[in-house]
Amino acid sequence: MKTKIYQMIVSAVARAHAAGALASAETGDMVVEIPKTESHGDLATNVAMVSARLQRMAPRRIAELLLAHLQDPENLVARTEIAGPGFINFFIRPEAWAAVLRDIHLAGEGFGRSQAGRGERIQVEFVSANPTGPLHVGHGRGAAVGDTVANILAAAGYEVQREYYINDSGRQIRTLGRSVFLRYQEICGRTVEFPEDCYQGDYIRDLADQMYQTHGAALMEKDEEAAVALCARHAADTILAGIRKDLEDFGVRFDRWFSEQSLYDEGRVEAAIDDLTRRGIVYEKEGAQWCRTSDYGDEKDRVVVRNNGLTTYFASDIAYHQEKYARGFERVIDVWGADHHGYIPRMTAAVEASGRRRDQFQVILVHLVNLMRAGQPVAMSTRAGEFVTLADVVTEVGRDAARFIFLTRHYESPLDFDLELAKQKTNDNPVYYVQYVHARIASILRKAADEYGIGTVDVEAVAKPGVLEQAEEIQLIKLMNGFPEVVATAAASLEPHRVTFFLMDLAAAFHAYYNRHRVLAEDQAIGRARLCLVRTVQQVIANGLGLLGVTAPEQM
RNA sequence: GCGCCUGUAGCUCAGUCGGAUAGAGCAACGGCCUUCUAAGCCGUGGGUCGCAGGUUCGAAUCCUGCCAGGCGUACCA
Repeated sequence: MKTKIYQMIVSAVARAHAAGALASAETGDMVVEIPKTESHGDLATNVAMVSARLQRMAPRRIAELLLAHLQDPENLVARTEIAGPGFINFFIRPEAWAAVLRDIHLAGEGFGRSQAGRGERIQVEFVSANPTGPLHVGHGRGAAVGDTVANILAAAGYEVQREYYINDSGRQIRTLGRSVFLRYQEICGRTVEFPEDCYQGDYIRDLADQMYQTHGAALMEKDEEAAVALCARHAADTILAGIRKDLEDFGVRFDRWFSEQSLYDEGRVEAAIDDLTRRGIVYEKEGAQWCRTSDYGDEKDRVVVRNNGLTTYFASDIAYHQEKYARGFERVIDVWGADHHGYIPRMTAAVEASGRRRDQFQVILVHLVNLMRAGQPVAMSTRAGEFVTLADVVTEVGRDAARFIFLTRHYESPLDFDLELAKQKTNDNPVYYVQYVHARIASILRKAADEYGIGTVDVEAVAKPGVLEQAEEIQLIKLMNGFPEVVATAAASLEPHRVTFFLMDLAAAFHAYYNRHRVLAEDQAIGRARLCLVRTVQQVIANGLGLLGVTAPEQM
C-alpha cells in the first residue's frame, strides 16, 4: 500500500512538471509514512515540504498542485487533505484494505519475506563460548539474538550463514586440562592445592571422575604434560558436546562449527602475520610483534606475537576474520558480550588492514542479563562456579518463554529476566499473550469446522462489499500490512526486538477485536470474511513467532 | 585520563530516514464472562524526553559542551 501511494506521488510530480506547474521533477528525500494520529489519515507524505527549496515554492502550494495532478488508477484513495505545514494525508478506502488482506492471506507462510537484502552474503557468528564450562544465561541471550538476527536477515532476502567459533586452543584449554587433572589426582587420593585461576565448578569433578573411570590411576604414572593434554581433550570434547545439546534444546542451529586450532594446523595464523609483516602493518618492538591498529582508528597498536614467541588471541582472530572474507562473505557480523566492547576498534582495524571496508564488519554487543526470581536478584558468581546455566533456565521456564523474553529488549539494554514471571501464565508474561492469539484463533477455526461446517477458509469472502468495515478490522489489516517492512527494517538495523514489539502490538489489536466482535457472526457472509481475517492474523503471528524461534501453539 | 554504551511517566521499556498533540506494559483505581479460550478486554489519572546551546519550516531523534550511571582501557582469554 505504501509503495503504491509512493508511486502515485512520484508520477504526480512528474505530471505536474510536464504540465509546467512545477520547476523540477525531483521528489527530494520524501517519505511516505503511517501517521501517529489516525485523524492524519492512513498514509502521509512530506514531499511538499522537503521539495520547497527545490521547487522555490511554498509547501502548501506545491501540495495543492500535486493533488491536482494526482491519479489513482486502482481507486485506493477515499480522500486526501493538505494539513499543517504542508503534509499530504491519504485516507484509504475500506474496500482497498480488503484487497490487501486477500494478498496477505494468499502469501501465507511467505508473508513477511522480502528481497530487501538482494542476496547479500552475510555470516553471523554467535555464542562462540569457550568449551571450558556450560553455557550460562548470558550466552542464552546471545544465542537468541544471534539466531533471530540470522532468521530475520534470511527472511529479508540476505544469504546467511551461522557459525560458532570454538576456542579450542591456547591457555584456557590448558587451564581446563590442569583443573581436571588436579581433581583427578584428588580422586586418586593425593592431596592437592587447587589454585584460584583454575575452573572451580562441580562439573570439573565430574570430568575428572570420567577420566578415572576410563583410565583408572594410570595417568598418575604419565608425564604431567601428557596427562594434562589428555584431560584437556576429554574435557573440551565433553563440554562442547554439552554446549551443542543445550543449543539444540534451545532451538539454535549452526551451519558450521569452526575450530580455532584448525587455523594453526593449517598455518593460517602464521600466514596472516607474515602477510601483514610484508605489508609493513606488523612490526617488531621490544622483542614482540605489533600490529599497527592505531593507523586504523584504534587507540594504540596491539601485540600479535609476544616476546616469548606465543601468538595472542588477537592474532588468531585476525586470521579467522581473514578466512571468513576469503570464503566470500560480503559482511561479517559478530555477536559478543558487552564486556568485550573494548575489542571492537582493534578488530575493525584488523579487518580494514586486511583490505576490507570498515562497514563489512559489524558487532552486536549483547548486554548483561540480570537473573531475578520474584523481583529478587539471583546470585551468580562465575568465580565461585555458581551460575545458573542456560539448560537450567530452559528446563524451568521452557524454551519459548526464554527465547521470547531475551528478545523483548534492545540488545544494548541490560535485561532483567525474572524466572517466576517467565513461568506465569498471565498477561504480565508477553510470550503467552502472543501465543494465546494463535491458540484462540485455532479454537475458532475448529469451532467453525465442527459446528458451522466451514472447513476451509475462503479468500474471496473478504471481497464482498460491506463485510469488513469495522474499525478494528481495518486496524488489524493495516498492522499486518506493515509486517514485511518491520522485518526488513529489523534486518537492516539488526534489531530483532522490532519483530517482538510488532507481535505484541498485533496481539493487542487482535484481543481487542475478539472481545468486541464475534468472528462466527450470524450473517454468514460476515462470518466467512472474519474467519479469513483471523486466519490471516494467525498466519502472521505464526510467521513472526517463527522468526523468533518460538512455537505457535494450536491449544493452550 | 581516554574510549564505548545508557539517560523518555512511580517502575520496566518502545519511539521508523528529523515530522503533526511523545506511546505501551506494570503498578493504582473502576468496570466486562448464559455468547468463538477471562492466559482476555474496556475506562481513568500520570511527562522540564538528564542539563545547556546549535543546525531548520520542524529535534526525544542530528551536532557541540556539560552532568549522572554502567562497562572497557593487558606481551589475558
